[in-house]
Amino acid sequence: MANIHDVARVAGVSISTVSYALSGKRSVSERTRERIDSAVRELGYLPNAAGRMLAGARTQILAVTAPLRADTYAPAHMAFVLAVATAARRYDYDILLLTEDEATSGLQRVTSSRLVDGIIVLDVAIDDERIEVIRNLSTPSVLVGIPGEPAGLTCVDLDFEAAARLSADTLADAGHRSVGLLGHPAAVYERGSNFAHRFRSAFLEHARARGLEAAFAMPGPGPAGAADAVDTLIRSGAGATGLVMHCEESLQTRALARIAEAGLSIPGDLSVLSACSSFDTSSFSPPLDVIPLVAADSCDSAVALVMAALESRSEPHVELVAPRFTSHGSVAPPRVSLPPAAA
Amino acid sequence: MANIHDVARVAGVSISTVSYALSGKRSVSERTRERIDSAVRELGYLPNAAGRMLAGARTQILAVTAPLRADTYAPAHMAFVLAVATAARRYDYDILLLTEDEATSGLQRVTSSRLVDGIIVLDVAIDDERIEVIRNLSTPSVLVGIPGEPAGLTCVDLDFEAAARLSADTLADAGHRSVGLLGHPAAVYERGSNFAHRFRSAFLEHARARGLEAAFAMPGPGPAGAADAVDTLIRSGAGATGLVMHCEESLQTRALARIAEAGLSIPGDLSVLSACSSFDTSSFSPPLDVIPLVAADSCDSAVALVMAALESRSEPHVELVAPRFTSHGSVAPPRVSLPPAAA
DNA sequence: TTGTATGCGTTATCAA
DNA sequence: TTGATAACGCATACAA
Repeated sequence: MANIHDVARVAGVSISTVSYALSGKRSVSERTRERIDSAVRELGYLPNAAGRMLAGARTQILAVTAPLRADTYAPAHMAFVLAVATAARRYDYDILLLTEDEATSGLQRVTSSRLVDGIIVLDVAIDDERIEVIRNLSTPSVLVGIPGEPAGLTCVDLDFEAAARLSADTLADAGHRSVGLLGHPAAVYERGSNFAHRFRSAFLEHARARGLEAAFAMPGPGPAGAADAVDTLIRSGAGATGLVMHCEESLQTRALARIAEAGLSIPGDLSVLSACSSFDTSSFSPPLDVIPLVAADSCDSAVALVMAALESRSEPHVELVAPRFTSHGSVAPPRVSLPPAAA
Repeated sequence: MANIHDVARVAGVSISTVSYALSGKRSVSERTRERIDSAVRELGYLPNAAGRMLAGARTQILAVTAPLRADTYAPAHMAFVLAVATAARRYDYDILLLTEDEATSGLQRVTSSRLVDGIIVLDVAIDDERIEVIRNLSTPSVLVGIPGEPAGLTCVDLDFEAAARLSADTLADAGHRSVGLLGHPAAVYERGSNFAHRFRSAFLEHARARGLEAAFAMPGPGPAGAADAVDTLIRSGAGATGLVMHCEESLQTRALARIAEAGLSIPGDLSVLSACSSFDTSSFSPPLDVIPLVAADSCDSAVALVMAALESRSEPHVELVAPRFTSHGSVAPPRVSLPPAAA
């Protein structure tokens, strides 16, 4: 494998000139640069990674820690990892994937050995064991997701509260007076990735602030869980004419099946909106309006923040990604526009 | 961050003694070793990765290339990546994850820059574009999966043909005379990861060699595809009393739903076996007997082969992982044991 | 059993 | 505009 000496020899210059020509950190005459470029091509030269790390004090590698929990939705999980990898490549960075059983020790290891320049922490839980480690590290780190106590950390996440408000607004603006939220299974709220809480509170609060009747239900365990929850919501209070689903794909699919089974048409009898979904709701039947959770949005931002931290010291903060609404025709005005409850 | 000089100073020895004490490549007196160990602990010393790579000519990093195709089953995909990572850690290796849009160029890059010592190629397709690159690389590589032309390559995979035979044998041994194979959607056979072909041919051939009537059906597109295929198999010929499913989880789930819908009990009316499945069939209803596709089996083997290639030159070859059958009670003798077709 | 010294391939400082 | 050279941190051949 050719090294910088070979290139220098072929181009008839010194190795420092080659280095500078390639890094662009010093001006090099046109003629010299051309000779170097052609030598590089001729030899198929690519700088040796180890040499570069050692001298440059940059490894061009980012660690990604992404635990695969029992209830992790694999497609989304993978999408986030890949989104980080793709974003990292734009800065000429590669990613080193840490496994769950090495969550904390792996972080210690790759940072102490200076294998990585920065860390992206995916799928952050409220009481995540990785957080304390991260806090005590001098290696720039960014969390995708917000832990219980984000002080001193840099975090990126979808603005779940804004998404919740946007959901409520979308239904309210369409004329609905009673809406339901189909949430995650109870376990999610208990073990707690805090996004579930944030969404629920903001949704109920904002819906009520807009004068809507708002109900919440969690799918119980078992195959009928989602169906039962849907029934509850549709029959609760004034009977929801708008439904927001903030849960996994399989649950949303089951909910839709229940709705069809009940003979309700979408959006004729019921308007449905899928919130913070990391899957493709446009291929559902019917296609669902959605406020998507775009892996690339959060991950691009996370990687950019690590890069910023690498160049200067950027202050720890929480960066929220604005939600976007995409219509596929599953939200419409309610068939019968009821007068306000008690007015 | 402490370096080897710091450790040497604190322990009162030379850096080479520290290096040898840690690598174990030279004997070190008990007393000296203890002093070094305590200095290491005191300073929290971990060898600098770049320094080690440069001097040792080993990066302790493996590249993993795992394209996420449109029809990739994400949970299995992720399971394989993690299995490689876990296996690699046992050899003190980390993994660098290459993205699909960098499939070939990424391989060139990480090998030319000597960033990785070896490569694990996951989800190999028959006409995989990565294969030609791999062939021209001097970096040890192992494919998990078998391409159309494996000559000159080292590959690891489940022995799909043995799995197919084991499937047929299991049903034949239970007394079934007519069996059906629910395969993958047609697209899989066309685009061709060749495992699907291998399984189908071996299954049909072996079943017939054992005197069974054997039918094959592919699920068509759309939600009813799997159900229709199941119907076809159950009604074909003598009517299959044993069903082998070699397809994705969602298709198997739908097939089971269809079977229940038809009022058939498992294994009373129909014996069912899930073949080469990377998901948990014990939580299906009913739990399904399975010949699992264990990511760890293939990946452990793949990593071990890369390590072997790193130490000596091991010859390219195909290594087949033996299939294993796990019973969950979904295969039983047929209710009515028909006499052999024409005997 | 231990120490000295060289080289790995690059970046960056200091000279020219 | 370019060149010589000193780090960077470690592994290992060679000495003792």
